[in-house]
Amino acid sequence: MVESSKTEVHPDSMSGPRLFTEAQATAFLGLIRAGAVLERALDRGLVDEQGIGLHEFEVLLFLASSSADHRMPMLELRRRTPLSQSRVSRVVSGLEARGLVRREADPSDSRAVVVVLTEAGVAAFEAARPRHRRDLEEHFFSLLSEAEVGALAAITTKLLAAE
Amino acid sequence: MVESSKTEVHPDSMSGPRLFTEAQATAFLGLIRAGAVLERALDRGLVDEQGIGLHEFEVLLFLASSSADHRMPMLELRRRTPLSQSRVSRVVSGLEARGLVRREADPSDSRAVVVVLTEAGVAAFEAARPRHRRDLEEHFFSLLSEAEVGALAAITTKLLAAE
DNA sequence: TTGAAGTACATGCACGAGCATACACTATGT
DNA sequence: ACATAGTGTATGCTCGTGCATGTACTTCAA
Repeated sequence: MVESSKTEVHPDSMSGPRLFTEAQATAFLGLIRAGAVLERALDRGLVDEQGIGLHEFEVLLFLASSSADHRMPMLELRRRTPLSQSRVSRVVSGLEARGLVRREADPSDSRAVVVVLTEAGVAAFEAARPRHRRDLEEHFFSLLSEAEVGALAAITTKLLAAE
Repeated sequence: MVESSKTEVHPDSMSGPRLFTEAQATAFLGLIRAGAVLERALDRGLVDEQGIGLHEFEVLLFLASSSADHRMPMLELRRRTPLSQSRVSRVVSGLEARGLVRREADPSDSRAVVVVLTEAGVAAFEAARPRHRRDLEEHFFSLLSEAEVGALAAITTKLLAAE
């Protein structure tokens, strides 16, 4: 979208009270679109570099960076991730099918599953990381000043805290 | 995500050069997640209020606000929207099936289609608009100051301009 | 102990979305 | 004029996702 009218959005259809200003519309539309564009760029980069999707990469990242033994309960993966329960389950299944991860039983609770990063998983993660970093730099950090990055962090934190 | 480590993200897995700072990670993760959360909130609101998805609503919005005769070529809908060509086609098909819109042939180019808002379409749009406005207020504008909205508009404009 | 409620995870189902393609038409070069 | 390339739309296919549900297990109350 990103309208180009003077001060108001879709002025022709105004029949009730004022709608949003152009800056307001640019802000919320921009948030949605810029987020989607960035996510897509990162995902595509990983997929055609390593055949690993962004969600899968994030799971590998959490496992690799959590504890020294590279393991984490499913439940915690779900909490630290924006993924739904069914999605975590399926992402883990996909990673497991490729041998990058394995499921283990939690001895203290037979319902729970802990996900463990395998050697191959570590390798895949390390192999994918430079590309992820590069894409992030290209599609995000190189486009913004430090102050802008800080402002964005503050703004999105506020928005997400309200959920 | 939104890590809670001191200054760096996933410090345990550091084997190469430094990764991003926490503020940096918060910014790009926040952008992706806040955008997705907002989009989802707006979509859900419209769906369970009027049975109209956000994409459909946006198409109605463009048609209602473009020209006085409430019509627009498909091609232009595609350009003004973040939707892919096939998605525009299918969204229009969906709206058409519900009588909110109809397709007309472009006399100057028989390949092209112009989409026209029907009476029912205007009504549906007007009926959905208050809810959209309310959700936007609740999930976005009420959470941010004017300065923040402006900053976000500037930042996302920069990011999207680079695509 | 036993039954009811709650929790962790997996999965069937339906749907939305992208990609590739098909089709119809238009523009262009010879 | 004709063949070739290009453009505007529609649609088949496949896949990712959410929702609802199923299953196994745990917790809690009586």
